[in-house]
Amino acid sequence: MNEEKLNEKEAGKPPVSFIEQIIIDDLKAGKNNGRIHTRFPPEPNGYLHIGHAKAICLDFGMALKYGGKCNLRFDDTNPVKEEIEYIDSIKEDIRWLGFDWEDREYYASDYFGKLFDFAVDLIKRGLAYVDDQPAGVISEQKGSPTRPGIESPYRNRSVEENLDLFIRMNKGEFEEGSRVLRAKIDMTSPNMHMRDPIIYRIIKEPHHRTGDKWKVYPMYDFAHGQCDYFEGITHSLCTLEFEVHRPLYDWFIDQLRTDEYRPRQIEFNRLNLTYTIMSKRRLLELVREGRVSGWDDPRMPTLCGLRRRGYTPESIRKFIDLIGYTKYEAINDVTLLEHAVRDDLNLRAPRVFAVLNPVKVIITNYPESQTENVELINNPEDESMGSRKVPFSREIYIEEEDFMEDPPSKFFRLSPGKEVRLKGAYIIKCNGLKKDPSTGRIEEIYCTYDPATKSGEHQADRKVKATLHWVSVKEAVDAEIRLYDRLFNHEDPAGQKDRDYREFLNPDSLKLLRNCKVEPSLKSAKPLDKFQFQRLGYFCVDYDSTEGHLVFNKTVGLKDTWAKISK
RNA sequence: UGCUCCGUGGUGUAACUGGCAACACGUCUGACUCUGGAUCAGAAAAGUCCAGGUUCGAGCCCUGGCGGAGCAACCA
Repeated sequence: MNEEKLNEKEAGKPPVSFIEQIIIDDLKAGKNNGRIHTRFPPEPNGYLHIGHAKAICLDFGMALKYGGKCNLRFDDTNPVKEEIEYIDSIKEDIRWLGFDWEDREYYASDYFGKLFDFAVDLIKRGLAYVDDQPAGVISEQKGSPTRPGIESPYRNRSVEENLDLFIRMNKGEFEEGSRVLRAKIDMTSPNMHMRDPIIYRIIKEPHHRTGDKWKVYPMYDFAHGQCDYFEGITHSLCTLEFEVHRPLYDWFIDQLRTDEYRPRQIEFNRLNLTYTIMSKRRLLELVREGRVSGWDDPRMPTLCGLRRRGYTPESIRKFIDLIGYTKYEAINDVTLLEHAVRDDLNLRAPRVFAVLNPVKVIITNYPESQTENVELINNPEDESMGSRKVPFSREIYIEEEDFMEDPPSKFFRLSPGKEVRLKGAYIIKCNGLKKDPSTGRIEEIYCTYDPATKSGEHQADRKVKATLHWVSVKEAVDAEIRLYDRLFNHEDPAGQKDRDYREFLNPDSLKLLRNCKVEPSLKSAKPLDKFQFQRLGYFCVDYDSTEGHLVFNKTVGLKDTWAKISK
């Protein structure tokens, strides 16, 4: 072990991914004049999800860390699938995540002219031809992974004829699907993508940016690498499924480049999460079929959904940092994502009292008309967050779950004859209850309090087994609270043969609680404000919330040891 | 039955040009606690897909297997 390694270990330097290692090596070798330039290339046909966040963190993160730049480039080569409405949401989500492309907002459609010229150039060099065959025939001639393809009868047309045809394709003289432009490479290549790939097709639908200027549009493979080249991208990072496209990417770059510079495509593993689907197509189905309330439903793995759920950008970045970038197609445990939010919110979320399923407690020896304001620490993890006053009185709500008439031995909350501490207030003892005779449901719990045990005072340090949160009845504010659970009840809902992922939709993924009581300080809480409801979990104010009608979303529960014991 | 990529605790990652398999999450103890949270201390858990080979020494190099994924859209 050499000294450098020792030093690194002692400094606790986090390991770098194989991609970061390549960047470091390239920098060291002075490649591309020491430039680092990446790009994030979303297709504007859906909302960004946490899988995209993994790519964004890499693309922008590497540029940031190594003094480079990262472009935002919308991959808008297919006017029939793409819509302008997605562009704004994509930009908003990237900014929210904490990244900035400055003035470098580009569109593949910005390069349609250059791409067209390049196609013309390939035709002139005998490296591209117009094929008049229908899709089915072209596909048939392409062969299969185990069977080589055969050449198209149009493969050896003259340059003049190809040129004439291609230009007329773009003028709209031919029907969609009647002709395509193909690169002339190798129909017998073991790599399917090299078997004379289609590079231009006729589409007569207007494009959201270029209108009806073009009647032919480049395919992904003919646009992506060249756009990288035009923008001076050095490291073009994408997911593993593009691995087999790389020879084609390089082939086009070889036809295009004029000096040493060339962008390099590197592939990494995409993000898979347990109990989650990540395909844009399926997420769109959930939205269209009304199985969720929209792209930003808090159960969705979209960035806007996670945001509404109460996730912070920091927690998402932390999570992505944790899972790393490799070439192994991994399935990440959602609990790691949940851990990342808890970890982040623990430090920043103010603690408050909220009772989800209220049951009334009457403190029989507490003066009827009295209310006192007890002081509570806002966040034990961060003294600078200060404290607040919360009203306490004779009648309070506690959590239904915090009382058991017949408790097992491990249960140390309130039960007849037992004492608990009301956090920030007094120790109380239960000595009676009232039940609804017809349902058996507990309506009221009667307790006495010990005035000498007020928090912070001399004799207050008597030990009791449990501390409960509570809300004073008189001052309680009503709230609606939406409890979320995973959207699917199968670890891999999309990966089951012969089973549709919708079969695994969790019927209990949303539970609405309309009779919740929260402390009065929450009255003016604004959408996206985050709190820890003491002993329950982290909650975030929903967009639907108003001052007269508070609505909270459960982000994630606290670790719950009792839940394990009671199983 | 072609090409490409990948196989390290339960999960995700680490181990520089071979040198005591490490970290995080999770799990289990215990301490502390006015959150059954947080924190702290500790434990269990892989011998690196298999079989050979090279080597003083292999997760890493070589050979051969096995297993998984991707690739046959006028999608990206």
